[in-house]
Amino acid sequence: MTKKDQKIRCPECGEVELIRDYERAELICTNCGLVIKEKMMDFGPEWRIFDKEQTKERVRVGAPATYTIHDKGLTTVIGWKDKDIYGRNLPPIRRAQIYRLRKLQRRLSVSDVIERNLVFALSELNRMASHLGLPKNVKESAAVIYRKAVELNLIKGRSIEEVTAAAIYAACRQCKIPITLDEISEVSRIEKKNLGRNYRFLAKKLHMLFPPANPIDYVPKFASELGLSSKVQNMAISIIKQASAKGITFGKGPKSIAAAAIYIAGMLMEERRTQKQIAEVARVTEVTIRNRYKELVEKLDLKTL
DNA sequence: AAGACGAAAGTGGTTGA
DNA sequence: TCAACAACTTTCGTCTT
Repeated sequence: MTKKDQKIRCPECGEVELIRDYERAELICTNCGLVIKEKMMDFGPEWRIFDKEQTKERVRVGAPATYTIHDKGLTTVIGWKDKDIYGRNLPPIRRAQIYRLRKLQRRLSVSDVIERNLVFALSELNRMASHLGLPKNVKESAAVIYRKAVELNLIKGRSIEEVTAAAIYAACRQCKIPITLDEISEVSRIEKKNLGRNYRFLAKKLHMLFPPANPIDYVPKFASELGLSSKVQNMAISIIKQASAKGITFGKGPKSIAAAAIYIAGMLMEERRTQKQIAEVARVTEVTIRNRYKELVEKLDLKTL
């Protein structure tokens, strides 16, 4: 926590204690569970720092090796000035030498097509991840997934953007971050269906079959976008739990279930939101919410709640 | 007038032959 | 590879608040 964080108060209840959820990139109130800031950037240091000594030490180590830079950030850079370390001009022979070295290094560092594509892909990946406000660990796993895809020659016949976007989606699934294909397709130029196809292809080839997303994961996200209290969230979650215990949720879209549960919880807790509002944040149609909601009410006997 | 409801037709993806 | 199928969407008319 930096000083800046401590000055932020929860607008709902005035609570000062806030927690940062780096996994979800959210700033959350410890008292009422309100998500104050979403999609925040991760400005923190790479490692945890425990005392002043370490602050100095850790700052001095430089940037950590990262998969999001094509050579993992381990390049040597030859300066462009023809001066030595004392600032004197170099003799002509030395200058020619350095010139050749620079030229060589330029070619070596981004030599073949694969490397050049990797540079492009990773910059795309960084761009998209920033737009989506994804935390660093997700970016890293997306980069790792992309690298694996390159190794296995899965890029052929697919555009770099497609695979990059799919890698991000896969990374989010892996890190249990609720995200929709729509959200990714908004920040890339890839259509949703294309994205889904590529994701499945990647997942299959890389043997990363993730269990279908859990509706509960979507609840905090949707609820905070709708400005609903934590009471409604808890109610929605308990509805989902009951539903999945009865096997109603099986085979249904997780977003639909979460949306319907929030709708019901909102009505029960007198924090009603219209189907349209919920449909918008959940990115499903009102009709779907209605169908799920009808089903839930029927099978869970919610009149007793 | 806005929201909720539901019927009907259409879409894209999965599955099984 | 194709057809059947479930989930979901789109569209639109009707009822309710």
